[in-house]
Amino acid sequence: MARGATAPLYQQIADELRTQITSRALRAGAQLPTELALADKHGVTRATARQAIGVLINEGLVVSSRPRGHFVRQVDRMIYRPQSEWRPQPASPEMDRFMEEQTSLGREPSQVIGVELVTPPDEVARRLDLDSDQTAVVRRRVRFIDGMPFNTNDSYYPMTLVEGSPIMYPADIPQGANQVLTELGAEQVRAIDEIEVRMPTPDEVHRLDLSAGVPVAVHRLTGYTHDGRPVRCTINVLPGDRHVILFERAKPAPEHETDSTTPGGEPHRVDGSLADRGTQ
Amino acid sequence: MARGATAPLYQQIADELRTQITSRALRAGAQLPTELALADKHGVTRATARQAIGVLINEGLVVSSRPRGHFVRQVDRMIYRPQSEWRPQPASPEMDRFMEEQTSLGREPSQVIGVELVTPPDEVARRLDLDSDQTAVVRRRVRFIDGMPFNTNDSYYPMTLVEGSPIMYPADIPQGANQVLTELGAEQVRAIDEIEVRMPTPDEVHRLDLSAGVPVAVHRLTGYTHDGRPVRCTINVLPGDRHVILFERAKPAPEHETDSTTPGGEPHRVDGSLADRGTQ
DNA sequence: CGGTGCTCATTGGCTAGACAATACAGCCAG
DNA sequence: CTGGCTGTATTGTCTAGCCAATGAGCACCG
Repeated sequence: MARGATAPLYQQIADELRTQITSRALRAGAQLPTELALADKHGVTRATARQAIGVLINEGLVVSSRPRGHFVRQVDRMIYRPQSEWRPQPASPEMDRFMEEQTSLGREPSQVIGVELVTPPDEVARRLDLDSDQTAVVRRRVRFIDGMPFNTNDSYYPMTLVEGSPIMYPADIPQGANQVLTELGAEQVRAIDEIEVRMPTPDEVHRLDLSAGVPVAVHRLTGYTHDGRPVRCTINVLPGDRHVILFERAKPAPEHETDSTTPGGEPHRVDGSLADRGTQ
Repeated sequence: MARGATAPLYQQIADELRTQITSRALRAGAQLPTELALADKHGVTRATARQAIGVLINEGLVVSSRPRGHFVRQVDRMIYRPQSEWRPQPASPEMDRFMEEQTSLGREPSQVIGVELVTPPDEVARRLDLDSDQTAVVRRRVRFIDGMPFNTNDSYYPMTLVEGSPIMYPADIPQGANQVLTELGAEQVRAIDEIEVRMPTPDEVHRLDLSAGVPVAVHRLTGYTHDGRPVRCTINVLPGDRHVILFERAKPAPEHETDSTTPGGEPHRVDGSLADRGTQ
């Protein structure tokens, strides 16, 4: 495997730089050698040095700031906890160690970009059990932290359900959308979370101000009433360099006590009709 | 925004191809025009056409197979369900629609690569509450499906806990590791799942046979006993193009009934000591 | 003291061309 | 019909060099 001698030059250069980065010889935020300096040092042209740096950029290790230079990316992730819709405070005491945050939280202008009436995209219609001609209300927002876009959050509700309720108006809902659903007689008591990982679309790159080498997690939440009726479908797009997704679980009350082997269990191939963005 | 006229040539070419892919004019598996054909068509050099294709490769839309050509990537994801360690069958009936799989499951050679005694990496030691000199047992495996590497799975256990148990031997554990822990008087009844998204390391690229433009999800599972003692820490690396992570949740029994606003809740900045791979 | 414009180092974009590596098809000999 | 060889199309790697765009510092001027 380690063919060393025959590895392409740009790989060798990239490897050397990567080692310096992972070993912290080059710290987060530090500047890399300029393309010309790299090229000189290794006796190659600037194009080859550029190719080496390109590798690191696509690995998400390096950002380039023209024309200042290339720099080691610094990431700090914030905790994203889907369960907080029901449990503002974690239930497990163990959770504490993950929450020792520098509580910079607070400021969260949670800018609701708008409310629209739409015929929902397929992936949403299927999850909400809507026919292709039924409309849905979508509340789109982009959340910011310190003025930086942080994630996007599109919540779809069946139009027939939320008609006339505060959900239809682009104002903040102080008591929360869940409370509104409860008052409408459609309390959300169960939810299914799907998390998918991929590179962002150009649109997402633009809306979230992503740089190269940053993947996103797509978190799809479908909420159900007690009798299994879907009442909302939320699609969150979370930049990978800004989030850690956190769940806490407890072993369910013993019914039949069937212990399985390992987490992850048997993989099931996803039904094509639900495997969205099949080729992207 | 639509600067049109001044967008770089390689971007224009990439945009055109991307449109063809997302609109399914170019289906999954279809071959793209050759670099030379693209260059001729747009009146640019091969280098520029190459750059355009490079964009799509890093977006995960295209794979290249030398010297046959470039092709539209096809993805099909399998369901990965951390909760299956306790619930082989989903509890929510709603889950059914996500599980209509072509049940290709079965074959899962679950190849245990080995069992080692190690001083665990920092990220694991912290989660297992081990001092830096204490050792842990790690069971490393790479799971395959249809001969293709599918994900990696490294489970760490405190050495003092599992000494002498079947966990220390590189054979399959028919009853499951959880059962062994229970017999050792350390039943895992709670767990915390962390999911982080990033580009793979070169090592992961190699072990999982990843191609460019495929991010990974890192799933860290920490299991606790009834009295809050950590008994295992599992690190799963899941290629983004092969997995959908699925959770099901129910609203907890009402204690104080505090409804929050939106899923995701307030972001908390992650404590530096737990924000692993800070600069990578 | 403050603003205004210049210079410059550095990255971005692109051309032109050379040679290497390799899967695949097609041909030829047995 | 089979096995091996060869040619070819296509992508991978690299050189050499050009001009454009731009943030930052600096000099100059009001």
